[in-house]
Amino acid sequence: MAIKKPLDETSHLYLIDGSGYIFRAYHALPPLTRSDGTPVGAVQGFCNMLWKLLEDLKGEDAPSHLAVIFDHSGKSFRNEIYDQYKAHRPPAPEDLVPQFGLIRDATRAFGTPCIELENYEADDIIATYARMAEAKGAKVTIVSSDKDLMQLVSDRIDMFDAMKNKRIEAEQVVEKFGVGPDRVIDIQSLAGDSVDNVPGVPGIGVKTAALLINEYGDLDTLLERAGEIKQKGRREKLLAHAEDARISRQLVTLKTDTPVTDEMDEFGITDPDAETLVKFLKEMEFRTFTRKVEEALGGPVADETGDATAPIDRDSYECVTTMKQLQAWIEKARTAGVIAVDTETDALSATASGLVGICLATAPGEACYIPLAHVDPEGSGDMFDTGEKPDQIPMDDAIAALKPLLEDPAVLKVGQNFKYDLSVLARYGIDVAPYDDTMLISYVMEAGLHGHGMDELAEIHLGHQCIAFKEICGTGKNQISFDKVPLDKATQYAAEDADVTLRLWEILKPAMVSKKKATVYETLERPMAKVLSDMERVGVKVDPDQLRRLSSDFAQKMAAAEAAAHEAAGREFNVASPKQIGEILFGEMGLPGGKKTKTGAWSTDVTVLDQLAAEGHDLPVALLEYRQYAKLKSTYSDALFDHINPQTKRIHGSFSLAATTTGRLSSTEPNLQNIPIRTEAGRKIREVFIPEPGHVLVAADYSQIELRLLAHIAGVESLKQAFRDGQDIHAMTASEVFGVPVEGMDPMVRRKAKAINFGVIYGISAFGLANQIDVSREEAKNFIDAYFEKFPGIADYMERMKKEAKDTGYVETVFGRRCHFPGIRDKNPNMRMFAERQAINAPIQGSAADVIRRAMIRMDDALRAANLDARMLLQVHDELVFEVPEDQADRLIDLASKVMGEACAPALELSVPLDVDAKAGKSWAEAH
DNA sequence: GTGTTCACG
DNA sequence: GACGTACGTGAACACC
Repeated sequence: MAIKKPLDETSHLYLIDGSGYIFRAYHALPPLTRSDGTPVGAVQGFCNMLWKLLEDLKGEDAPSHLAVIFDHSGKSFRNEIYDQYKAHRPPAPEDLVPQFGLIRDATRAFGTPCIELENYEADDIIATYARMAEAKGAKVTIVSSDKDLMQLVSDRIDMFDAMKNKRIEAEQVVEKFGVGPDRVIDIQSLAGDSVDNVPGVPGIGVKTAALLINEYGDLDTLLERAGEIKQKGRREKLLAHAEDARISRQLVTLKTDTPVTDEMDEFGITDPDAETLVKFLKEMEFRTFTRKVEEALGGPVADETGDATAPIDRDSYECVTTMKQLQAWIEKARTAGVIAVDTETDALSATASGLVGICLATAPGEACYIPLAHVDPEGSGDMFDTGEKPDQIPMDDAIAALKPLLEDPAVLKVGQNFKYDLSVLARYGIDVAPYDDTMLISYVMEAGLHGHGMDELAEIHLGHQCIAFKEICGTGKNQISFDKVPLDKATQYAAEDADVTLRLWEILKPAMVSKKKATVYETLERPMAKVLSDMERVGVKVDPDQLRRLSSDFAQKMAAAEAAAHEAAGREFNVASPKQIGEILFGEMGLPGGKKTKTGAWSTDVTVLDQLAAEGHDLPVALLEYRQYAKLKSTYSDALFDHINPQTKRIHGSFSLAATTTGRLSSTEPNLQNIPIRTEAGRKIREVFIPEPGHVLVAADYSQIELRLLAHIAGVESLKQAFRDGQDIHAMTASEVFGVPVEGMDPMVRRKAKAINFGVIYGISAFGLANQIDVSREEAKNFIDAYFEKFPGIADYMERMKKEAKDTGYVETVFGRRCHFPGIRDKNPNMRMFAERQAINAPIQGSAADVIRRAMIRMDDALRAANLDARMLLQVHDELVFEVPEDQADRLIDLASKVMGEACAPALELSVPLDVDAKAGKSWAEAH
């Protein structure tokens, strides 16, 4: 044990308010759990703060002595003075409780004294030591932002807010209380504190208290001369509550003579013992932080290969260019039983790119790259190119050798976003199985907390920065495809991906098992990679001639609308520029528009232009017309044409499995989930989606799936019954809420009820509903109240989700999918309310997403068993689109409806039926 | 790169 | 008492 330095006038003592810090860290930081489920978010926040403090303060303000002070659990002497003290405090959140002990362990692991005292609060102990050190002539810094400690500030004592990184001295105290530190107690005695339940004098806040104290000097004088106060209210309040003020003073005055036993000399600072600290941090699974500490303290840095957290060495990877080498790796892979696989291609598209190379990793740090289609890096690819290629194994030989391994049921293949590799390898005749996907494992544990791309996961879990793709291939128009990358560089980049993937799997897979998310992963995520890979490779047929005709038709209509707009405006301008439109409408024409966007620009969206059009103006009509056709042309007719694959003549979009917070899929390049349908002109786009000759398209969609799930989850008996009876649910809602009969109902009334039903799913607010159906906010409020009354269970459901999200940071779907909302603890109330609405919506939207995933996963087998030659083409959240020979359409409709309707069984028995509407047609429009 | 708008569920 | 507010996506375009 190092000899500690006695505390004297040259010393600088740091006293850390451990308890205060715990609560702030807990509320400010996203929830984080160790792989065994123990919550450790606040522990990490605490360790970071302590470490940063020790690192940052190595300069002139460096602590010579340091201790962390905690509240002792249970009551303190203040409860004897006033039994209501801190009586309103809710108990500590469930996931914070186990962290109290861990944070004390952390303090000790840092080699720092950890102090608490029965019957006293941390503040009293801090006050005692601070005054003791001050008396010895030392400097003191109290690390806390608690205003109750500000009474201690003096020439030699200051405070430091570690989260805001801000010093608090006398000047900041005056800012806060309007008086110097010596009078802070008087202010608090008068103003009280609702959080600690210190009564004070009712009606007097900090501002008034400061005014009074500055006038009368101190609390005793003020209370003696209270009768002289001119304002009647204040005078009477003070006279009536003088005793409360005196009790409050006893409560807020910190004790400076607590019977502390630890000597300050023992607080002398020493470097933490690397071994102890690293051991603790590893137990907490703070990987990035552990490495940082290891490097700084020069402790035992793990370097054995085989350890997922060992440093990554890009130069250790092997470039495989002979069959002999390849055979050796295949042998090694079979022995390992689990390997990471990554494919490199000459383009981004999984459905249109050529295979360039394959990487394998058999253990952390043991990876190879097998180049297959690299070309001469210097070659320009033009007619002068010599066509000289680097030595590599012929594609066919490599594929033939790898196929048995990649299809071997005894060897688990691990990938990152493996749907991509499945697609590429499938086009070379390899049906990879079994497999795991680190992206999807991460997604089931952490959806909503961060992205799940490899670079991000490597940074989070391994503290490692992967080589960026653009470092290898460049960016913009100078970008080269991967087959032109020299083999040495390609090996470093590509094999690193496989290495990282395998390491991530070693960390994430056990973590997922202890978090009990393996079932969600195995039943809702992993199988989807293959389902979607198959679907994307099939693609969907469009009529290219019809698309061309539509584009030119839209172009004509745009030109006409543009001319009309210029005519109406009286001059030429860019009709596509919202900025210029705003200037003309609300500047030059001086129309009353009102709405501004959040950046302060005039809003010119469809609601604004519709309003102006309804008032009889011509320009907004022309603009709306222009916008409609511009949208259809650029986003749909032109873009879809460009996405036709020249080989297959079909469009192969990509569906993302881990992009949303709720478990829905998303669709890109092109987005096939937002093809128009609501307007007549838009439907023309849907007519372009067609089947092969002799086939039809079948569209099958769930009817009201989200409302049905809401009825089930919230347990709303009347709603459930209505669904069982096959009623028109919006009409039924209207009848209940507005008290009108279903027979002969005004369509407007039904429309309003429909809006309420949707609103409920979205986390309704009176303002939002009022906006949607154009009624006053009061009226909207009445509708909502009536709704809650008629359907008991809904309001309760909403409260439950808000609470669950607040307590745990997440909510779950009926199948156990977890959706996280870090914003639920944001200090900004708007962010919080936003997160609350998300938490209300997510279990409904997410459960619906789970249901259709289950149906999709079963569909392939069901089609085969029924001998149907149908292929699944698209998913649009509550709808599946198939292509099937004409004469099998009816059978497909029956089968798809059955699989979709029974998708919950046997895992879950839903208390409402899931109805499916399915129809066949010669285009997607017709199949609706 | 950000903001606005608009297509879908 | 004021504040800002329906949920989830992706793509195109203007503008910096």
